[in-house]
Amino acid sequence: MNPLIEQFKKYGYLNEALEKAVENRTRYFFKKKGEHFLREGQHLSSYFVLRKGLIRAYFLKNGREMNSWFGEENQIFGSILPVYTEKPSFENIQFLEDSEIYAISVDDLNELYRIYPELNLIGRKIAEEVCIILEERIMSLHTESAVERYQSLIRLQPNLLNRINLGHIASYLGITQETLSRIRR
Amino acid sequence: MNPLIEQFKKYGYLNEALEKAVENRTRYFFKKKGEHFLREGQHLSSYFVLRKGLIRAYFLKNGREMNSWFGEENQIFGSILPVYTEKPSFENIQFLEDSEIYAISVDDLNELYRIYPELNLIGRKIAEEVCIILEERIMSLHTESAVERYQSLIRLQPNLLNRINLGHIASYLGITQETLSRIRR
DNA sequence: ACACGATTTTGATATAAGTCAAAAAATGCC
DNA sequence: GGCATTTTTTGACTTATATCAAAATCGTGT
Repeated sequence: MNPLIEQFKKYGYLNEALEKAVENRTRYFFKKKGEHFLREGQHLSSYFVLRKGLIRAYFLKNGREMNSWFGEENQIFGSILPVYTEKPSFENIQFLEDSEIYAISVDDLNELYRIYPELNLIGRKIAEEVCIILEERIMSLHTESAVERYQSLIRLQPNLLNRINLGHIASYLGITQETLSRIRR
Repeated sequence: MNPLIEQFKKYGYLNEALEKAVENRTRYFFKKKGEHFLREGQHLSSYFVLRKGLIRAYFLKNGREMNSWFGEENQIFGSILPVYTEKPSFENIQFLEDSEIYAISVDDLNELYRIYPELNLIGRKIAEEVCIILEERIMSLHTESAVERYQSLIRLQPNLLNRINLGHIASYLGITQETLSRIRR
């Protein structure tokens, strides 16, 4: 079954017509490790679900990559900036493993919101949930030391540590790889 | 005119019945400098607009107050956690000047979403806009040094600097007051 | 099992920011 | 206008993290 619809159903009811409409606009991609899904400046997709694989989002700061988040299977993701502002994303999204992904484009999503206003309930709840996740991240960056942020990560996404190399995790935590290596010891 | 309705109208259309319903559920408060609007553990209000005055949101970390944001006139605010999860907020909201505020409670808002589903369009857009603001804050905390964060603040909310003391701003930036004082020089 | 490249760790040193204490300046109040 | 309180600045020292360089370890393909 279409995993995007599955995710939507967690937030509210979809009638048959709406379900069909989402189905018709969903695109499936298979991507190899290292490939990009979204590059800075594009605004390809808005909501997507990873069926299999692992992704990271990063942006460039002084020519250096900084990871902003990691995504695992069956989470719903959005490139929020494109969804709302129609501006291109400043984020890049790259696959860290061979991945399967189901996505709906900004334009299609906006069309669905227009034709099926009841989808706004689901959209609202998703956006609110994203807010909470973002707030927690802000709290973490605002108040925690590098050591504490590492401990939070272990607590919240323990399996990431086995799938992602230290450099990526350090950049997510906002510290250098050397410092992270020392923290672990 | 009710400033909450004014704000809502920036995001979408409200028919007469809905407008009246919002009107009936809006509460007006006048609060003196130093008073609290929301204390950790409560979940009083969800959306509110400051008609006049200045507020700060803060939380406690190891017994120390950390400011998470400041709010000025005619911005719309939400205590997101209560809105979505019905869990109490971990934030405290305090007035830094004598203030006038218009608010709608979590329960009333949820009722409105149920009775007037078209309000979900507005709620979605507000939540999405909040997401963008939060993402920018994350970027700032993640990638910028104390000096850069201070410069960003000057650029984005220059008038705050005249209304709020250094200690509060330092805590917002995630640095000590002494460091901020040295940066300014 | 070996060799190659990628990843992680270690070491020495530099820099940014924190801490604590006190002085200086600004603000409010009678 | 002068006193008390709050806010801001300064100084000396400490701690956390960054930087650069090199060594050690791991993983994969042959």
